[in-house]
Amino acid sequence: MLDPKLIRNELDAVAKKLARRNFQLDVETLEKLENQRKALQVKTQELQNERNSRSKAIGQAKAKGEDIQPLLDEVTQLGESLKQSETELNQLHTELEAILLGLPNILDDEVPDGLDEDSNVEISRWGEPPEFDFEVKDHVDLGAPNDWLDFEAASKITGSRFVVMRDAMAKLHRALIQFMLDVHTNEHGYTEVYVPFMVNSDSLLGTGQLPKFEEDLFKIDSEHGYYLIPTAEVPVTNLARNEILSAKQVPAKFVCHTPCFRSEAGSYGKDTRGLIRQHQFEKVELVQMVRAEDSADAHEALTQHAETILQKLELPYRKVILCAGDTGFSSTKTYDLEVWLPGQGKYREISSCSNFQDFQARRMKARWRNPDTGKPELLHTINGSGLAVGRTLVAIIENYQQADGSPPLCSFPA
RNA sequence: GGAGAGAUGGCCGAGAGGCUGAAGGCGCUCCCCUGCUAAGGGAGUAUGGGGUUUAUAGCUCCAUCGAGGGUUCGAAUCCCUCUCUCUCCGCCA
Repeated sequence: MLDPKLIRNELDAVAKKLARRNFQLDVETLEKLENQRKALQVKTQELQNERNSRSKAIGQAKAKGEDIQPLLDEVTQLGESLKQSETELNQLHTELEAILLGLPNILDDEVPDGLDEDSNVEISRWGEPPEFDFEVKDHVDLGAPNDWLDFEAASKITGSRFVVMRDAMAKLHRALIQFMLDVHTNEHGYTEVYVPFMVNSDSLLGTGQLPKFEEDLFKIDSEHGYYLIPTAEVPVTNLARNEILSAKQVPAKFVCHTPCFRSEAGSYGKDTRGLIRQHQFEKVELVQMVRAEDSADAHEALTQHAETILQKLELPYRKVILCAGDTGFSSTKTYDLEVWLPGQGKYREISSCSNFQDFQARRMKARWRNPDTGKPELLHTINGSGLAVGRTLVAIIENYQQADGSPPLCSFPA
């Protein structure tokens, strides 16, 4: 959520910045509602003030044994107009809140212009795509022998966009998770957490998946109305929801392995083959909660931590900065790490590292207490995949494939 | 699944329609005293929002005692719904 004060005081500037995302802010409506809110809130609070002081007077008169009936008669009108005023104010607040929750974050100035991924800008490359002197296979073909990767079984059990892994493939998959967790906890100073894989709607509101992107989520059809998590970002970041962290708890750095569940609504026909786009996949997620002044550096560092995994696995990748149109709703600035996939002959996203600044923190009231002022301040949140495990698996078996068509399942140093 | 008990500030814990944003204690901060330490004395110590202000400070108002409704001139306190926690029984990994 954007700072309501910023919206009040610099509405046109905000509108101009949001326009970079191709988002059209309804300045007129917002201005009108805001003016109404202000007038109504002042009026309501005046009425509340009057009610409070009169009620107090009644209490004091009663305590002295005086006749309170005349005082009671005076306030009969008050209740009605106060109630009406409060109801109207509540409606206005709800309306304004709905608009505010639907506004995307303001982009960092460094984010390049552009409508879609074609305008993303490459920042760096690491490693060289391998040369093969035989015909390259993709991971689906490489995983077919011994039913290592069995998409048919999964579609029988559940449906499309699921997989069954067997034997060495399942082990390699598990080993990758372990490897990533170990690197981030041992070398990068993250604390491992284990969290629920289902969350309530407040949590999704906090990180920004709700209210706008409900169709991307799996909702559990039960009395609780829980959702399956689309990323560990949701439960982990929400650890700080409605909290005021002490100065020594900041920066908070968490690494968390979870399955992720995405409906992939709207991506029909996209990446239908293989592991690239599944309804269920494993991810090791990095989350940091830091002081405002530290978030830019922390974002760079976190991205580096994700890159370390690719480098240790010796997988060629490139780093891009997402353009305005491709940057996610809650993010001010996002780096994508794209790994080379020989099966596709191109770089594909394997990690997305974003700085949300105070956007999520404001939604979820995640704060820390600054000892210099003694006052709570909003945290800045940063997260990124470190890495998407399924896609890492794809990258390994494709980049390290052998001439005889076998994946390198025996050579991984797990 | 059945039966009970509970939810109050950083923590413990009073409060049972009015003078309670909330006693008391602990903790924490600052000051005083004591040559260190221990002990003692004093003051302060929730969060969010509005108005005023160029903005801060300040001043002032409003809201918040698990959440949401209701009763009342007035609700932490009474009523309803929900959530969560704990205890016992059953079941289960």
